[in-house]
Amino acid sequence: MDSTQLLKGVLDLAVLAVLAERDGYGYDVVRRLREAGLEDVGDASVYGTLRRLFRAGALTSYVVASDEGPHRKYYGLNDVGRSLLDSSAKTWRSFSNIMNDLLKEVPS
Amino acid sequence: MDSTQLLKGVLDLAVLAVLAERDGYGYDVVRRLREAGLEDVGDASVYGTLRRLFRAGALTSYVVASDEGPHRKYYGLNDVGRSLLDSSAKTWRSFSNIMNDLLKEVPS
DNA sequence: GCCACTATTGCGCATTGCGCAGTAGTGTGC
DNA sequence: GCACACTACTGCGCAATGCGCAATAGTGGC
Repeated sequence: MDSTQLLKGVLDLAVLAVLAERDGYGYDVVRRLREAGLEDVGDASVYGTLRRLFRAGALTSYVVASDEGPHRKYYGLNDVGRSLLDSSAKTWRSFSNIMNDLLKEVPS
Repeated sequence: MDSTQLLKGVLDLAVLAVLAERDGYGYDVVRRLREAGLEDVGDASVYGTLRRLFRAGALTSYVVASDEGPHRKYYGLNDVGRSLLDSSAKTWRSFSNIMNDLLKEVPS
Protein backbone atom coordinates (compact mmCIF):
# COMPACT_ATOMS: atom_id res chain seq x y z
CA MET A 1 0.00 0.00 0.00
CA ASP A 2 1.16 3.43 -0.85
CA SER A 3 1.15 5.81 2.07
CA THR A 4 0.75 8.54 -0.51
CA GLN A 5 -2.85 7.55 -1.04
CA LEU A 6 -3.47 7.39 2.69
CA LEU A 7 -2.61 11.04 2.95
CA LYS A 8 -5.47 11.96 0.65
CA GLY A 9 -8.02 13.80 2.68
CA VAL A 10 -5.94 13.57 5.82
CA LEU A 11 -3.24 16.04 4.99
CA ASP A 12 -5.66 18.89 5.62
CA LEU A 13 -6.31 17.52 9.06
CA ALA A 14 -2.63 16.99 9.79
CA VAL A 15 -1.76 20.52 8.73
CA LEU A 16 -4.58 21.96 10.82
CA ALA A 17 -3.42 19.97 13.82
CA VAL A 18 0.14 21.19 13.47
CA LEU A 19 -1.00 24.80 13.13
CA ALA A 20 -3.26 24.45 16.17
CA GLU A 21 -0.19 23.88 18.25
CA ARG A 22 1.49 27.01 16.97
CA ASP A 23 1.55 29.21 13.86
CA GLY A 24 3.94 28.14 11.18
CA TYR A 25 5.17 28.79 7.65
CA GLY A 26 5.26 26.24 4.86
CA TYR A 27 8.79 25.00 5.22
CA ASP A 28 8.32 24.71 8.96
CA VAL A 29 5.06 22.80 8.67
CA VAL A 30 6.73 20.32 6.34
CA ARG A 31 9.48 19.79 8.90
CA ARG A 32 7.07 19.35 11.77
CA LEU A 33 4.92 16.87 9.85
CA ARG A 34 8.00 14.84 8.96
CA GLU A 35 9.16 14.87 12.54
CA ALA A 36 5.72 13.67 13.59
CA GLY A 37 6.17 10.61 11.41
CA LEU A 38 4.81 11.64 8.03
CA GLU A 39 8.24 11.29 6.51
CA ASP A 40 7.09 11.12 2.94
CA VAL A 41 5.01 14.28 2.64
CA GLY A 42 6.07 16.29 -0.33
CA ASP A 43 6.68 19.95 0.20
CA ALA A 44 4.51 20.87 -2.76
CA SER A 45 1.61 19.04 -1.13
CA VAL A 46 1.92 21.02 2.05
CA TYR A 47 2.25 24.36 0.29
CA GLY A 48 -0.76 23.46 -1.80
CA THR A 49 -2.76 22.46 1.24
CA LEU A 50 -1.90 25.68 3.04
CA ARG A 51 -2.99 27.73 0.06
CA ARG A 52 -6.19 25.70 -0.26
CA LEU A 53 -7.06 26.08 3.41
CA PHE A 54 -6.29 29.78 3.26
CA ARG A 55 -8.46 30.22 0.19
CA ALA A 56 -11.22 28.35 2.04
CA GLY A 57 -11.04 30.94 4.81
CA ALA A 58 -9.69 28.63 7.49
CA LEU A 59 -6.31 30.30 7.96
CA THR A 60 -4.85 33.71 8.63
CA SER A 61 -1.63 34.66 6.93
CA TYR A 62 1.13 37.16 7.58
CA VAL A 63 4.60 37.61 6.22
CA VAL A 64 7.60 37.88 8.48
CA ALA A 65 11.14 38.76 7.45
CA SER A 66 13.79 36.27 8.41
CA ASP A 67 17.46 36.56 9.35
CA GLU A 68 18.34 33.18 7.90
CA GLY A 69 16.83 33.29 4.46
CA PRO A 70 13.90 34.55 2.46
CA HIS A 71 10.77 35.95 4.07
CA ARG A 72 8.37 33.52 5.68
CA LYS A 73 4.67 33.39 5.10
CA TYR A 74 3.18 32.36 8.40
CA TYR A 75 -0.20 30.71 8.67
CA GLY A 76 -2.43 30.36 11.71
CA LEU A 77 -5.87 29.03 12.54
CA ASN A 78 -8.84 31.33 12.77
CA ASP A 79 -12.29 30.38 14.06
CA VAL A 80 -13.24 28.67 10.84
CA GLY A 81 -10.02 26.69 10.95
CA ARG A 82 -10.48 25.66 14.55
CA SER A 83 -14.00 24.42 13.96
CA LEU A 84 -12.85 22.68 10.80
CA LEU A 85 -10.16 20.99 12.82
CA ASP A 86 -12.66 19.87 15.44
CA SER A 87 -15.13 18.44 12.99
CA SER A 88 -12.45 16.85 10.83
CA ALA A 89 -10.91 15.24 13.88
CA LYS A 90 -14.29 13.77 14.74
CA THR A 91 -14.71 12.42 11.23
CA TRP A 92 -11.22 10.97 11.34
CA ARG A 93 -11.70 9.27 14.68
CA SER A 94 -14.93 7.67 13.68
CA PHE A 95 -13.46 6.58 10.38
CA SER A 96 -10.36 5.17 11.95
CA ASN A 97 -12.45 3.24 14.46
CA ILE A 98 -14.39 1.66 11.64
CA MET A 99 -11.19 0.63 9.90
CA ASN A 100 -9.59 -0.75 13.03
CA ASP A 101 -12.73 -2.73 13.64
CA LEU A 102 -12.63 -4.14 10.12
CA LEU A 103 -9.01 -5.10 10.72
CA LYS A 104 -9.48 -6.65 14.11
CA GLU A 105 -9.15 -10.15 12.64
CA VAL A 106 -5.98 -9.28 10.80
CA PRO A 107 -2.96 -10.11 12.96
CA SER A 108 -0.46 -7.36 13.64
CA MET B 1 -14.06 17.13 5.90
CA ASP B 2 -15.32 14.79 3.28
CA SER B 3 -15.19 11.14 4.20
CA THR B 4 -14.95 10.46 0.48
CA GLN B 5 -11.35 11.62 0.50
CA LEU B 6 -10.58 9.53 3.56
CA LEU B 7 -11.50 6.44 1.61
CA LYS B 8 -8.78 7.11 -0.93
CA GLY B 9 -6.16 4.48 -0.48
CA VAL B 10 -8.08 2.77 2.29
CA LEU B 11 -10.86 1.22 0.27
CA ASP B 12 -8.44 -1.38 -1.03
CA LEU B 13 -7.62 -2.31 2.53
CA ALA B 14 -11.27 -2.40 3.58
CA VAL B 15 -12.20 -4.62 0.66
CA LEU B 16 -9.31 -6.97 1.37
CA ALA B 17 -10.33 -7.17 5.02
CA VAL B 18 -13.91 -8.00 4.14
CA LEU B 19 -12.82 -10.67 1.68
CA ALA B 20 -10.43 -12.15 4.23
CA GLU B 21 -13.39 -12.97 6.39
CA ARG B 22 -15.17 -14.75 3.57
CA ASP B 23 -15.37 -14.70 -0.23
CA GLY B 24 -17.87 -12.27 -1.66
CA TYR B 25 -19.27 -10.77 -4.83
CA GLY B 26 -19.45 -7.05 -5.57
CA TYR B 27 -22.94 -6.33 -4.39
CA ASP B 28 -22.31 -8.31 -1.24
CA VAL B 29 -19.03 -6.54 -0.47
CA VAL B 30 -20.80 -3.20 -0.79
CA ARG B 31 -23.41 -4.32 1.70
CA ARG B 32 -20.88 -5.63 4.18
CA LEU B 33 -18.79 -2.45 4.00
CA ARG B 34 -21.88 -0.35 4.63
CA GLU B 35 -22.87 -2.51 7.56
CA ALA B 36 -19.39 -2.12 8.95
CA GLY B 37 -19.92 1.65 9.05
CA LEU B 38 -18.71 2.85 5.66
CA GLU B 39 -22.22 3.96 4.79
CA ASP B 40 -21.22 6.25 1.97
CA VAL B 41 -19.18 3.91 -0.22
CA GLY B 42 -20.40 4.05 -3.77
CA ASP B 43 -21.02 0.74 -5.49
CA ALA B 44 -18.98 1.81 -8.50
CA SER B 45 -15.99 2.37 -6.23
CA VAL B 46 -16.19 -1.12 -4.85
CA TYR B 47 -16.62 -2.77 -8.23
CA GLY B 48 -13.71 -0.71 -9.50
CA THR B 49 -11.57 -1.68 -6.54
CA LEU B 50 -12.37 -5.36 -6.99
CA ARG B 51 -11.41 -5.18 -10.65
CA ARG B 52 -8.22 -3.32 -9.81
CA LEU B 53 -7.21 -5.79 -7.13
CA PHE B 54 -8.01 -8.69 -9.43
CA ARG B 55 -5.98 -7.17 -12.22
CA ALA B 56 -3.15 -6.73 -9.73
CA GLY B 57 -3.24 -10.46 -9.06
CA ALA B 58 -4.44 -10.23 -5.47
CA LEU B 59 -7.80 -11.92 -5.96
CA THR B 60 -9.25 -15.07 -7.39
CA SER B 61 -12.55 -14.89 -9.19
CA TYR B 62 -15.29 -17.38 -10.05
CA VAL B 63 -18.82 -17.00 -11.28
CA VAL B 64 -21.74 -18.62 -9.52
CA ALA B 65 -25.32 -18.76 -10.75
CA SER B 66 -27.88 -17.33 -8.40
CA ASP B 67 -31.51 -18.13 -7.65
CA GLU B 68 -32.40 -14.59 -6.80
CA GLY B 69 -31.05 -12.61 -9.69
CA PRO B 70 -28.20 -12.41 -12.16
CA HIS B 71 -25.03 -14.47 -11.82
CA ARG B 72 -22.57 -13.45 -9.13
CA LYS B 73 -18.90 -12.91 -9.66
CA TYR B 74 -17.26 -14.03 -6.44
CA TYR B 75 -13.87 -12.79 -5.38
CA GLY B 76 -11.52 -14.27 -2.81
CA LEU B 77 -8.01 -13.63 -1.51
CA ASN B 78 -5.06 -15.57 -2.83
CA ASP B 79 -1.56 -15.51 -1.36
CA VAL B 80 -0.74 -12.20 -2.97
CA GLY B 81 -3.94 -10.73 -1.56
CA ARG B 82 -3.28 -12.04 1.91
CA SER B 83 0.21 -10.64 2.04
CA LEU B 84 -1.05 -7.39 0.58
CA LEU B 85 -3.65 -7.27 3.33
CA ASP B 86 -1.03 -7.90 6.00
CA SER B 87 1.37 -5.26 4.78
CA SER B 88 -1.39 -2.74 4.11
CA ALA B 89 -2.80 -3.27 7.57
CA LYS B 90 0.63 -2.56 9.01
CA THR B 91 0.92 0.61 6.98
CA TRP B 92 -2.55 1.68 8.05
CA ARG B 93 -1.90 1.04 11.74
CA SER B 94 1.32 2.98 11.77
CA PHE B 95 -0.28 5.79 9.81
CA SER B 96 -3.32 5.94 12.04
CA ASN B 97 -1.09 6.03 15.13
CA ILE B 98 0.76 9.01 13.72
CA MET B 99 -2.50 10.83 13.06
CA ASN B 100 -3.94 10.05 16.47
CA ASP B 101 -0.75 11.32 18.01
CA LEU B 102 -0.96 14.55 16.02
CA LEU B 103 -4.55 14.92 17.23
CA LYS B 104 -3.90 14.16 20.86
CA GLU B 105 -4.27 17.82 21.80
CA VAL B 106 -7.53 18.19 19.91
CA PRO B 107 -10.44 17.55 22.27
CA SER B 108 -12.93 14.91 21.28
C1' DG C 1 31.85 32.60 -7.50
C1' DC C 2 29.83 28.21 -6.22
C1' DC C 3 27.20 25.57 -3.28
C1' DA C 4 24.05 24.33 0.46
C1' DC C 5 20.19 25.51 2.94
C1' DT C 6 16.03 28.14 3.47
C1' DA C 7 11.47 29.46 1.37
C1' DT C 8 7.74 29.91 -1.99
C1' DT C 9 5.19 29.35 -6.46
C1' DG C 10 3.33 27.12 -10.61
C1' DC C 11 2.51 23.35 -13.95
C1' DG C 12 1.10 19.03 -15.33
C1' DC C 13 0.52 14.11 -14.08
C1' DA C 14 -1.36 9.87 -11.75
C1' DT C 15 -4.44 7.78 -8.72
C1' DT C 16 -8.83 6.85 -7.25
C1' DG C 17 -13.65 7.40 -5.54
C1' DC C 18 -18.05 8.83 -7.45
C1' DG C 19 -22.25 9.90 -10.27
C1' DC C 20 -24.75 8.27 -13.85
C1' DA C 21 -26.30 5.56 -17.59
C1' DG C 22 -26.86 1.14 -19.52
C1' DT C 23 -27.71 -3.96 -19.44
C1' DA C 24 -29.94 -7.77 -17.49
C1' DG C 25 -32.13 -11.41 -14.46
C1' DT C 26 -35.86 -12.41 -10.84
C1' DG C 27 -40.02 -11.88 -8.19
C1' DT C 28 -44.29 -8.98 -6.66
C1' DG C 29 -48.56 -6.58 -7.21
C1' DC C 30 -52.09 -4.90 -10.10
C1' DG D 1 -48.72 -8.85 -19.16
C1' DC D 2 -46.67 -5.01 -17.37
C1' DA D 3 -44.66 -1.68 -14.39
C1' DC D 4 -41.66 -1.75 -10.63
C1' DA D 5 -38.26 -3.03 -7.17
C1' DC D 6 -34.31 -5.46 -6.04
C1' DT D 7 -30.21 -7.87 -7.41
C1' DA D 8 -25.80 -7.64 -10.09
C1' DC D 9 -22.24 -5.95 -13.17
C1' DT D 10 -19.84 -2.69 -16.64
C1' DG D 11 -18.16 1.57 -18.68
C1' DC D 12 -17.45 6.60 -19.07
C1' DG D 13 -16.02 10.88 -17.69
C1' DC D 14 -15.33 14.05 -13.73
C1' DA D 15 -13.22 16.04 -9.49
C1' DA D 16 -10.09 16.11 -5.76
C1' DT D 17 -5.57 15.89 -4.23
C1' DG D 18 -0.69 14.49 -3.46
C1' DC D 19 3.63 14.59 -6.04
C1' DG D 20 7.67 15.48 -9.12
C1' DC D 21 10.06 18.99 -11.15
C1' DA D 22 11.51 23.46 -12.49
C1' DA D 23 11.95 28.20 -11.46
C1' DT D 24 12.88 32.08 -8.40
C1' DA D 25 15.27 34.06 -4.61
C1' DG D 26 17.62 35.22 -0.10
C1' DT D 27 21.64 34.01 3.26
C1' DG D 28 26.07 32.35 4.62
C1' DG D 29 30.44 29.32 4.25
C1' DC D 30 34.38 27.86 1.58
